[in-house]
Amino acid sequence: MDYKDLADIIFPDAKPIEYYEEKYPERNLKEGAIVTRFAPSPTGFVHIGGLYQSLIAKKLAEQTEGVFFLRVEDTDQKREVENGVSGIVNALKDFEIQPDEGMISENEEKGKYGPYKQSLRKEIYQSYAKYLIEQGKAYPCFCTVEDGEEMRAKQETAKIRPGYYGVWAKCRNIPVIEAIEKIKAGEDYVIRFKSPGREDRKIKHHDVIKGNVDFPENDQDIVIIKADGLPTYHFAHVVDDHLMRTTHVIRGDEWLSSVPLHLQLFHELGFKAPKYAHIAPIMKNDNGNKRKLSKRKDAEAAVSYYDEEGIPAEAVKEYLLNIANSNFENWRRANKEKSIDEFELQLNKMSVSGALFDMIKLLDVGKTVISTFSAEKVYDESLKWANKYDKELAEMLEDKEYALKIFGIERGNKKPRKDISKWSEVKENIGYMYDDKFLNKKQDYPYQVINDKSDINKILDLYIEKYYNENDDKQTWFDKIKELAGEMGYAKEVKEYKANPDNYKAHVGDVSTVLRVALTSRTNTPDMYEIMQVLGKESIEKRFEKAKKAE
RNA sequence: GGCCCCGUGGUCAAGCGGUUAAGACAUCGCCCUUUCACGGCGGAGACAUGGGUUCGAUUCCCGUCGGGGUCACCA
Repeated sequence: MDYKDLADIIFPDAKPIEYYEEKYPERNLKEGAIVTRFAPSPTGFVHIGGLYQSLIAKKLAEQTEGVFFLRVEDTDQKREVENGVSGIVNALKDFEIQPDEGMISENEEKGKYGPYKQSLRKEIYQSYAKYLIEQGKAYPCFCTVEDGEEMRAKQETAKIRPGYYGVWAKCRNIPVIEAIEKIKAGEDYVIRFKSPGREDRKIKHHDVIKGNVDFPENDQDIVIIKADGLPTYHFAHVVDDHLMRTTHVIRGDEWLSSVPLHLQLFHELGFKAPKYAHIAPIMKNDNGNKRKLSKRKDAEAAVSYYDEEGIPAEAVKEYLLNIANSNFENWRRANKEKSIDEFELQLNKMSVSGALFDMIKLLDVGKTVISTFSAEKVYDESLKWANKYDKELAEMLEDKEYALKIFGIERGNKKPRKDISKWSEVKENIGYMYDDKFLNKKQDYPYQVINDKSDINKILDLYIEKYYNENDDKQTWFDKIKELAGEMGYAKEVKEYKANPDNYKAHVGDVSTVLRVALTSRTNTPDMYEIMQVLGKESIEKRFEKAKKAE
């Protein structure tokens, strides 16, 4: 009885690993092409950090003409969630970070290196586990979960390093014959890796992001195949990324400390290890402490949040790129028109430690991104958002022609207007432009300098009766307001007023403010000439009438 | 607690032995302007700390302090 017999009893039907090695050959890509992936668990929640990782992975693959694939890590059946895969696929689609290979819907995939869902790869893992057992590099362990807890408790009270290693690895030296008997007797077991490592030896690892990191060797006999026959993350990672011919493993830095284990696994399996790039997480300030963005505590941790808020995917991506490579901002300013696809991301420029998430900065990016959109695109995007989250806005947008006029105000100038940072602001932003809403609701009229009601009413009347002409160009239009100001005893020029404040009641700017407030009930608006053009004379008259009647 | 990583303005961050220590967001002031936004100009604001090494340390080494990660039949 030897290891071979043991292996055969445990995995009688497993194919030899040569079968898989042939089935998934080296990829034929150009020199330097990066093959990388996003490998989430389908927990029903897509974290912004996951999106961040995929963005980086996707860009790298694209830049090097490599491959970016999506692999679903569903080996923990307890955490399985209905439609978890679709959630991930759709999120990537929303952000245009589509994989070249891998899952493309809940149950469909594309690419030659699949299946891309780990639960479907059970027999592959078993083949490799069998291979290790045959070589005496893995063994069945009959310790129960309770045994494990007990061991851990002892180690804790003795204040020694916890884990299944050295003298604590009770099943490591069970003779083959005995192990076979136990299995035949129907005892439950898991498969553990027989680690050749020694804790007192160091290994050197060069991480593409973190740089040189030294670790003690791994000496833990970790579980590679669980009692349910599925692999643990560590084993699945090594087998999959070998078979899928991954060149770069880009993942969260919570994995950094398992690098010694992974490297050892690659080595014992006879595989070439990929390069690792461990990304620092996106953090949040919590009462002076930094912590990862939390699924439970922070709404902004969920990718869905940005959709709900109406923050454009482009803005989120640009912000994320900003965190990834801080030179992105300079590039963006120098290349305002270019697509972010043209920006060359560099892994070695990524920060080693986690950045605090900055919503204000994100919104600023959003503002800039939206300012570059055409009125048409602003319309389409806000309508799309409104249909999903704001019925009232959707109704307002029904008159597309009118909405387009509003969104067109000061848009497309060399210095475009930047007043929308997310779609959820649109309603507030354009609401006053709708007569049915504006006229039928009580409005406040926060007139500023000019406060005398009779003067105000006179300005409004005079303006309509004597000065306003829809066909005036902007210069003429403003000249007329100056005329009006003059007629009413206000300075025609602000400078003139400032020079001789005693000669006038106020100045043309204050008169403009009266018109603006009467028109919109706001002191701050985009260009009033354009607003009047959009509103039209009839609406202007009605609004003035309403203002005159207001208290 | 063991192991690993990190510590430049409020935030994101350049710089990596000699710099007036970039830039962006935020903030303040001014200018532009009929308002706001945009834009322009300017201000305030930082090398955690103590020892070394060095002619010279933000940059190199050690300690301290602070922060983060990790120690599962979860990923």
